Amino acid sequence: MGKVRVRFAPSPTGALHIGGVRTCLYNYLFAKQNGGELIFRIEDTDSTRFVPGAEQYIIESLEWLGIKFDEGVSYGGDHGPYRQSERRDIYRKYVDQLLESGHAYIAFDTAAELEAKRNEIKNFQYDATTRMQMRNSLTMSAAEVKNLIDNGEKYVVRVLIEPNEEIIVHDLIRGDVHVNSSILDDKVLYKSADNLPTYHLANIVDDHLMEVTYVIRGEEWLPSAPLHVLLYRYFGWEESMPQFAHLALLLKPDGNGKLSKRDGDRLGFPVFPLEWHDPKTGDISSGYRESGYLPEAVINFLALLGWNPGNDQELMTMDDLVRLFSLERCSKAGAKFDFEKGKWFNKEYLQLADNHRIALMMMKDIEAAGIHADISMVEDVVKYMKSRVSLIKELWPLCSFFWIAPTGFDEKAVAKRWKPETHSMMCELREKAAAWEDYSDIEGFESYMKAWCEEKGYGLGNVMNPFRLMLVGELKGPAMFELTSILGKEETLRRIDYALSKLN
RNA sequence: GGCCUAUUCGUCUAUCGGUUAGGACGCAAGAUUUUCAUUCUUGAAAGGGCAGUUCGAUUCUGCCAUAGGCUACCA
Repeated sequence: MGKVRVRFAPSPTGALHIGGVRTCLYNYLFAKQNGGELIFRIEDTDSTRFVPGAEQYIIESLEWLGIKFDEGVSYGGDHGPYRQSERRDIYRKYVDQLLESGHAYIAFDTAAELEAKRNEIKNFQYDATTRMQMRNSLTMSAAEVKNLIDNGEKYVVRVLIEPNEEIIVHDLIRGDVHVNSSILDDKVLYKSADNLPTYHLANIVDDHLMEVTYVIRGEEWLPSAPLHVLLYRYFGWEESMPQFAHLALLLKPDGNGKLSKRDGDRLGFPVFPLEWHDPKTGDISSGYRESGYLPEAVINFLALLGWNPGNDQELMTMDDLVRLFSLERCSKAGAKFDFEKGKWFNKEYLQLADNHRIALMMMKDIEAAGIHADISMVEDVVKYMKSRVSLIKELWPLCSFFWIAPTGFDEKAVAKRWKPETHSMMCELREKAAAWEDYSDIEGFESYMKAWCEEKGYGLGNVMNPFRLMLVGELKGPAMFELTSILGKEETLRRIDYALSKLN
């Protein structure tokens, strides 16, 4: 057995769906684990569905997530070109091979004629039972066919499925799937209208030419896998046919059906890795990156949606996943997309992440609010506040008070914590605070203040809560002296003075 | 309608014939805490239904139900 070669082959019809990301991830993990290669191929044989920017979007998304290709579009390699629209000449040759060997034929039926047939015969299928009633090279003379083609008549090439053959698809996840060829139809392999093959033909030819050894793709392809097996057979490539693995689909969190772009908008979570601006509709769909997710969290979360290492381990790096992944442990049933769990993963990774990195990301939100912040201070804020959030974008609304001094005070908190004797206590506290120099000494300042409370017989709750209220405006924020260490002496005293002038 | 695939707590899942059916998310309660969060403890929560194989089925087989996919000159 040669080198393991797998491929991820999306169509550039829009943003890369999170389910597609997972398929790509599994391909990547499988390739890396086996010292193999991952190919990036663009399947753009349907020119009518092409969306500009989609290809670049897919590349950028996967780069953000840390999935690297060994060859393909924008990566290069010896098996190119990797865009199917650039492989026209290659396919034509194989279409002719099938035509010559009698495994395919030319059909002239128009869309209208086909439609009429479908109305006429219930469950009409273009196959052994019907093809002799149609306008094709099986029912017409060679001269007639040639004449039609010469006159520029549009035609398609259909595969000629031999009925009553037992086809077995060996699936690495599901075991053997048996299908009788009679239920298959004579699929269109090639259309003269644009001189392009359809998915089925292009897929088989490319996988063969690119020496793909494993096809790991979504379950939606399982029904056409028998056709693909047949095509390998008709081409005489059965010996080198890749092994198949069909992944269970990602389902909607609620209700029925597979996860779609709409669900994200409807339920309020991203289904795309990056924010996507649809060039046709102008719609903007949110992305994981812009929503404040860490790529490693998305990867970990996605990896576990339909696969598990066989034990209770849940937090895994890409390296762990490469080591642990196995197709045999992929689940056969579709997984509902659990957004809450995704958030939990992100929270976990946020705690593990380098504070400087998070600070850099948070800085964007701070600047968007028109604040000029010092990165080292942002880093400190992140250090003390990140345990309270799941998403990076939640940080700024929670922490804005570090940069924006309170101008009002939460009424409920005041009612509860600001008692008649509080004002004089806080005046005393102000003096103590003014007398202390090193605000960066968190423990020192804290024990100094606690000693004062004890000496005076003041309850900690009666001092700390009003203190916090003066500095923050409400009862939130990090530990009291972490807060003062970030604010610094000058700002702390300034806020106290302002509060004392407003509250009494 | 036809074909294919699947079916364990609300969700993601473990179990490869014998377990008090385990873990995680979420939820609830409690402890800790100067706020919030963290952390810790505890709790509620599952084998779709009916047959069969077997000493014994969540696990194997069949049927039914349900769910998902496919059924295009889309991928």
